[in-house]
Amino acid sequence: MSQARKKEFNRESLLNQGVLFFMNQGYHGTGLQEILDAVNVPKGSFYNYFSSKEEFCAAVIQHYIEPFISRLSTHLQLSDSDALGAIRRYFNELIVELEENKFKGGCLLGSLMGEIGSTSDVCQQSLQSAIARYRDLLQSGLAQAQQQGSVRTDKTPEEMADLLINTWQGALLRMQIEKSSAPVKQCCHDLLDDFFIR
Amino acid sequence: MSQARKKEFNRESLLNQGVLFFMNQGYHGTGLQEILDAVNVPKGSFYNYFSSKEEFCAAVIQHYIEPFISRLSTHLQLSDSDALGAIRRYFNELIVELEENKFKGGCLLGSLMGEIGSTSDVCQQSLQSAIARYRDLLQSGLAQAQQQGSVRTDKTPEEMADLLINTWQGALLRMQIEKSSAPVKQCCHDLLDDFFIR
DNA sequence: TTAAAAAATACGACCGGTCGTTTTTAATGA
DNA sequence: TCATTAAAAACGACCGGTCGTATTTTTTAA
Repeated sequence: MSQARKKEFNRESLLNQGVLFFMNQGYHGTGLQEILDAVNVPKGSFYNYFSSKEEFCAAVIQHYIEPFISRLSTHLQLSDSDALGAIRRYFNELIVELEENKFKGGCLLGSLMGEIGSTSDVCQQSLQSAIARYRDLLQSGLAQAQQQGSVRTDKTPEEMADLLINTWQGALLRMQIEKSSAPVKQCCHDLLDDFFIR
Repeated sequence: MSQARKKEFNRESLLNQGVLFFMNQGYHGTGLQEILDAVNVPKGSFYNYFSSKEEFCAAVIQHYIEPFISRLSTHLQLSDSDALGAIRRYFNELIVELEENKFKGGCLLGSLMGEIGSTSDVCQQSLQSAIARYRDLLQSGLAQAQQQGSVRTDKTPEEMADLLINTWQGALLRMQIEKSSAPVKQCCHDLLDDFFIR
């Protein structure tokens, strides 16, 4: 493998492992060595790929949100005549996976917001942009659903997208300590089957 | 000051500082030394008061929730003919304080749930009980509001209390990284002025 | 097309400092 | 005097980050 390809590969591996460790143990609870051992990358090399643990975490955040955005995007495109249904199916899919993972971890964004959202400027900005991108997509889906007549129009799509994201985050926190998917299920039901409905 | 009184005083001081530090820097982000320096308690003494950092954190959690419970309780008793109004005023009071604190910190429970909710059994149980006590109180207030005709009766008080707590937690996280009280204000408006209303 | 020189990257031992905890010593009160 | 408790000192482990060196790649010149 060429050096450039190896660098790319190592970077990607580090980001993937970073997601797992930061999600399960938090930022300060995770040592670089743990991540490095897991992907067999020497410590010296790490600082050729990333300038610091903090910058690395900011990159991990962006790496984490990508699949969620593309998955929600796919759902919306797949059933573009029923945006609300797409959103429902997307979240139900997430719930199934959370149950498979036995409620470990929750959401990286939520955990990091609470832990370092106020102390690390770099990560704070990364969190801001990650959530903004996610929110914008959700918002466009809700606007679509409004046009299709399935969602109430006396609230802005932005307001509802924010409310859904915030409630979802809170429900994920509850899920972790209750070890039950009830909070996230209730979140989806209350909002998507009731509050948002026309 | 007698030895027993001093012990009590030191314990209390440690708990108060623990709340502040854990809230601002998280569990793993806070060293015992920081807390000890802030209250001028020698490190060796700490282990006379608490058996470990983990147990200390569990105690901090209980110490943290107490004022919130008593304040909400006071509001409910103060205006027992308007439970919904009491809940509204309670949360508005919290929002004012959050703005005064420039959105630093958010909620200790939310932050710790994300950081150590899945890794520390002791703290997980403390978080569980703290939230359960808070939820029960909120639930009784909502039930009262139902009887007074101000809140819809086709949802259980428990379901609404959970939803309010979860959304509030999520909104607090958002508030921290957006540096704005908009999320928490919207949370209260959406639920207390709309979704919960009969 | 080679060989040598230069630049860039990979690497792991090592840095000072801090972590949570334990052990040992000093002080206290009965 | 003698338990009991407070506090100081010490513990090994680990933290994020650096540094000099070894290796690889790229550039240069013949």
